[in-house]
Amino acid sequence: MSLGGLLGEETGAAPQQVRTEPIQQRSAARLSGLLDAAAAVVDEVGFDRITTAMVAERAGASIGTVYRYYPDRVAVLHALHERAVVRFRQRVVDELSASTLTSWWDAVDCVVTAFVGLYRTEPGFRIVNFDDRDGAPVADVVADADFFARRLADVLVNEFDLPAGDDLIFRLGVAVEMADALLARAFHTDPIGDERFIAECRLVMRDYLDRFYSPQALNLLATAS
Amino acid sequence: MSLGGLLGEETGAAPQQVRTEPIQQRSAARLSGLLDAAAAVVDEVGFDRITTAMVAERAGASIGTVYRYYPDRVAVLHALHERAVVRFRQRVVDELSASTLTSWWDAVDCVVTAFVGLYRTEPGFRIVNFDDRDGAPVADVVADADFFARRLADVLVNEFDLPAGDDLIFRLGVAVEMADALLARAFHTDPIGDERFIAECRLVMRDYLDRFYSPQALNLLATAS
DNA sequence: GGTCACCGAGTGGAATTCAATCATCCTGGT
DNA sequence: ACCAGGATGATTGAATTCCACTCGGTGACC
Repeated sequence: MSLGGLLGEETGAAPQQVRTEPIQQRSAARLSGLLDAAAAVVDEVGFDRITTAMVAERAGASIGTVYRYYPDRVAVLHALHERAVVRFRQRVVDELSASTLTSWWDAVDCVVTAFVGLYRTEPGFRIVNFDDRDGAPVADVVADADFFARRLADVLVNEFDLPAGDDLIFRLGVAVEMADALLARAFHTDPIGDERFIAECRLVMRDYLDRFYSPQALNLLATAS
Repeated sequence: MSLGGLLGEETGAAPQQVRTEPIQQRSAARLSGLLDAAAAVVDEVGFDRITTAMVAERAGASIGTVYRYYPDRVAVLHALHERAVVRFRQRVVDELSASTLTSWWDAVDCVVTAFVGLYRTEPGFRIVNFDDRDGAPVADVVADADFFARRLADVLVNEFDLPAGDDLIFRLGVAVEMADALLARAFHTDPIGDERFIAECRLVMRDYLDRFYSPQALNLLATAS
């Protein structure tokens, strides 16, 4: 869910994130200022205790300004989530290009590293755990996670010759779900992140995927076919 | 978090779940009636869309009655969560005694089976995923999960001779976190539960714990010491 | 002068309180 | 045994408070 959506472009029907596209430059600053304020508030009170008034005050704006840009309270959270996802994507790219990758494992490791890094440095990053259990488009979350799994699958297929297919996507989806849970646990209390859970997350990722995609497993697949 | 707390007695400082302990028998019925109503509403609108008025109306009571028993809205959710956990514990016990257990794996499997069964039959069981990101007692959730891991560890140590210790408890905590995430995913959309995720959950549990507690791994441990 | 931004009192709905009322239990007198 | 009637438990719903969200009015930019 939270790791879900990573690497993905907006899902086709971007649900009108902002009401008004900023025309003047000052409003662009307002917009990011609002998100910065929201991020700070998220760190202080958590994202379900957040109120529009808090965000406005923290941003040095008035309630009306918040509503000028966002249709409602959750839209702010969605936007913050979106920004966090974008920054995460960027971080993953940075991490990948800064590392020498010798196997798919290194790529997966980079993803974990990026996620952990942002948890530590990006204000309000816990927003990635925000899941709108709304009535309307529940499928969005699933589609989101699925989309990320697909993108990651593409990378692993193209760069490391993993066998493409629905199985790979499904397993990456499972891996995302598990990593998400373990890292959320690692940072649930500890703002630095409990190293034990982080390390165990890396280990689980590797073991789980190794079952199917270790060199040995791949050899077996190759000889069997 | 959600599987967390299973098998555990209430954490020492039970945070005043109900305002008034029921004295007369009719109020006991009221209390469970309120929870039944809350469970139904949870299934209909989800546990963040729930309103006290909905619960009251569904239970055939008035708003005031809800507040007689619960200090606020989230207290109702906490109570429902608590009841779900209790029923889960019972189900695990039933499941364990109804099965012939030949190894620790069977016990773990029973836990998964019990969880899945309740997801399918217990109204509002998704409340187990309710995690109050409140300011106050964040430690409760952690302590909760830890407590469950301890209890499960006790069972596995006593019944199947797994090596006791903090490592076992930690790993069970990790397993709980992962199972929780995968089963929540399985039931996120599908009310019957996506079998693929359920099966993968069982597989992951076994593989992960096998790494440390398979007969082979235990033999290595024994010979090494 | 005409948009673009912004403001903040006002509106409405949901959460929560509380004083009044009803139901049940208890006790002592017959 | 029975019952009156006070004490305490239980219920009610109108009133209050809090918060998301609207909108007509005021300046800022171009």
